[in-house]
Amino acid sequence: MGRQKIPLVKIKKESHRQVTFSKRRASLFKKASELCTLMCGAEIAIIVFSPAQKPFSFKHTSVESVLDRHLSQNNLPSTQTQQHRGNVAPSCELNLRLTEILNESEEEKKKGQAMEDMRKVSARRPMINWWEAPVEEMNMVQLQEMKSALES
Amino acid sequence: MGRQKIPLVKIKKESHRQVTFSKRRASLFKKASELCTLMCGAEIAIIVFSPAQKPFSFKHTSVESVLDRHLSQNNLPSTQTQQHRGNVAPSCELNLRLTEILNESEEEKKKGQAMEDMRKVSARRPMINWWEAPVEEMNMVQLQEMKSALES
DNA sequence: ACATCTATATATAAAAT
DNA sequence: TATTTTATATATAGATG
Repeated sequence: MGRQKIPLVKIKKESHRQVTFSKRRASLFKKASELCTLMCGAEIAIIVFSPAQKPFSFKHTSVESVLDRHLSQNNLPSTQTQQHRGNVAPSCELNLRLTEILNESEEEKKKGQAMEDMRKVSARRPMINWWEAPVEEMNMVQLQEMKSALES
Repeated sequence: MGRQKIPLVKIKKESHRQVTFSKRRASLFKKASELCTLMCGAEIAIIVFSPAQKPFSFKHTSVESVLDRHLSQNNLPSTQTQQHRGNVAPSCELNLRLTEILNESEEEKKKGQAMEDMRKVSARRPMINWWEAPVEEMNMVQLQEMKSALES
């Protein structure tokens, strides 16, 4: 692409990688935007976590995420791109919903590994605790208590 | 683009629109896949609802998501990236699912705030007993794993 | 860290299959 | 409806400011 074709492997040079990420993320969102407009009726949601764990999201023509807005309001390092600066966030609820849905997706995809993760963790700390009990043997009340405790 | 430039408005011709949608959706997913590979560490999730309400999703992980299983009849797993297509989208079930997710709005708001806080703190120490660590010191991945494990 | 420029690589609209 | 072809439109890697 461009001046030279690059192999589809990880870009090792840090600065180079950052530049490429920013450019391509913008293009990806643009493509999504075009697809929404062209198709009119297509719904697209995208969430991207950069290598540095910075969140970016797309919902139709918006390129702002609620997380990005949080970041810009809290004097965090000014390493954010232009699309984050000075955003007033008119569609707070919309972005929240986007984040929810995609977070849910992320969570769901890991459910298959969840049990294994639990066992790994408990193996490091062999004590008699509820998280060591097989989930299959827990009732709904216990599961809900577990969830509440963790989220607290 | 291509033989002729087309205006960024809704394509009225049904057949034409369908073709364009399929082509561009494939391209969008390809771009996302490249970004994942090139950046190595970037996490991307995309959800697309076609004009006919058919769901398509992209994720860079190899694990199939429960959400996709809800939405689709057929799944085509691959090693690195995944593209799912739902043959039949039971809108009733879909709406129930979305409602279920949206009901967690308050919860997600808190999580969004928590993630912002977490971003401030890098994972300075190995997480052995994650359930004892302050939420403020957990990063995004750790938080998601926590919640996933719980919900699973 | 960005924005711009430019040569090349891709994407893609329309047509053909 | 999907795939392939092909001429043109975009995307973008690398250089530069």
